[in-house]
This record gives sequence, structure tokens and C-alpha cells, in this order.
Amino acid sequence: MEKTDVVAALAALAQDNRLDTFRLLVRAGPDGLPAGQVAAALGLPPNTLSFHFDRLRQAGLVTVRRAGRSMIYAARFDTMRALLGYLTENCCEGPPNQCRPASKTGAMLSKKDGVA
Amino acid sequence: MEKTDVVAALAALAQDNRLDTFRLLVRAGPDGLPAGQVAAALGLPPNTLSFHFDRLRQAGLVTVRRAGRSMIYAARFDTMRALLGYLTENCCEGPPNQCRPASKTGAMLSKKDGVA
DNA sequence: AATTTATTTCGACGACTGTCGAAATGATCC
DNA sequence: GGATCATTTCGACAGTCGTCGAAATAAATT
Repeated sequence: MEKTDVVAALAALAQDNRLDTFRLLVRAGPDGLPAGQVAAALGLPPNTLSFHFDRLRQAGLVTVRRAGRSMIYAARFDTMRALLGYLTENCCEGPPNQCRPASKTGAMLSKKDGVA
Repeated sequence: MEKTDVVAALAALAQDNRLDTFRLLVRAGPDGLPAGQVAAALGLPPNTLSFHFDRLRQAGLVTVRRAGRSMIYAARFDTMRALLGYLTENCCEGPPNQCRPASKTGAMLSKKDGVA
């Protein structure tokens, strides 16, 4: 994933209503939800939501398909996975690996520290 | 981590120069780098960089300490870890867990699908 | 205490963002 | 084909963002 795409995806998620929207779609799973249902769930006017959907779509975070007169939006898990991959690799891996679950016990990985 | 903090952190990282800055600090490790060194590495005017550092600091992504006349900025790995945790939990876990490494073989987790 | 070095604060600027009312589009149903 | 329902497009608006020159602060050097 290119840095440009990462910035775009981050920007898309860095807004209250959009983060809510995306989380809702994630919970809805691969089948997605019609725009109206999202609007109802979040209490957003349909044109405002349309604007946000567009941002998410341009960032590659959702897909749309038409079903009758509804537009069905669905989360793109592949993009989200790629984003998480980038962040984990580029923004968490300090010289001594800083990105482990905060070490509850402290043991368990103090043996070899296999860092490339 | 609260949703507000998540949005703040995402917004802080959703900008070219800031993402570069943060990545540089991550690679520098817990000891951090003096502002001037970051400015030199990224070719940014010091006042512009100062503005971005402030954003990162307000989002809890970096710390500052003074050392002589230099200001040393360092990445906050704990915040980054918390952010990744939130994103993984809230933005990747669809009904059938969507957030695995894209399934190279396809086997290996098709046995029980243990989702809470 | 004056000078140099490292960084921040201030003020200004054009560009972009998020929101909304109103009008347009597109599909369905009599 | 006219009414209706779901959604998008358009235009406008206040607010925020990213950048930069210039001035201010803060610490070391002489």
C-alpha cells in the first residue's frame, strides 16, 4: 500500500460521522447496508451522509452497488487490512520492537527477539 | 481508547508531512530526535514542522523534552498500540472475522470460527 | 551582556472540510 | 406516464488546515 493511499484512508476515517459509518458497515459484514438504513441508524441527513460515503469510497474503504432504488454500501476489509499492515510495520516497529501487546507477563517473547 | 481520541490520532496521522515525521520518530526509537534533525531529514521549515509536532503532541502521539537548546521529540508507542487495537477491534472484525492476513492457504482457521 | 543557535509564536493567506436546503436523478408502483 | 421513494448533485456558508515570513523566546558561548 502506497503512502498516498494510507494518508487518504486515514483522512477518510479521521472524522466522527465517517468513523461511525464505517464501523457500522464493518459490523454489518460483507453484505453491507442500504444508505438509508445507515442514515437512520446514525441520524444523519441523507445528503450529508452521501458526502461522507463518497469520501470513504474514494479512499477505497467501501464499495457501492445498486439494489432496486437503494444503494448498498459495504466495508472493504482488504483495504482496512492493508492499512493496519502499513501502520503496524511503519508506525509501531521501533528499533527494539515496540508494538507488542504491552507485555502483560513480560515473559514469553524475551527469548529471541526475532526482528528482521 | 475513546472514539474521540481515535479520531484525533487518525487526523494527526492523516497528513503527509506528519506521517513522515511520525514514521521517522518511530524508526528513531524511544530516545527520539531533536526537532532540527527531523526538519533537516524531511526538508521542512522549522516553523512548519513545529506546527505539525504540536498536532502530533495534542493527539498524544509524541512526547517532547528539552535537552539544552534542542527539543527532543519521541514517538509514543503506547498510543499507537492503542490506536491499532481500536482499529483492529472496531474496524476489521466483521461477523465472520474479516481481519486475518488474507488467507494464503485458506485452511488453518476453517475449523471453529471462534468469534465472541 | 551581546551573539549565536534551536525552536516556537504570531499573523496572514488560499485551500479544503463538513453541513445543509433545494433541486435533480433513478427506480418502482399504481 | 404520473406519483412516490431512495439517493445524489448543486450552491452556499462558516470553520479549519497547511504554509510561510517575521518576530519572539530560550539556552549556550564568548
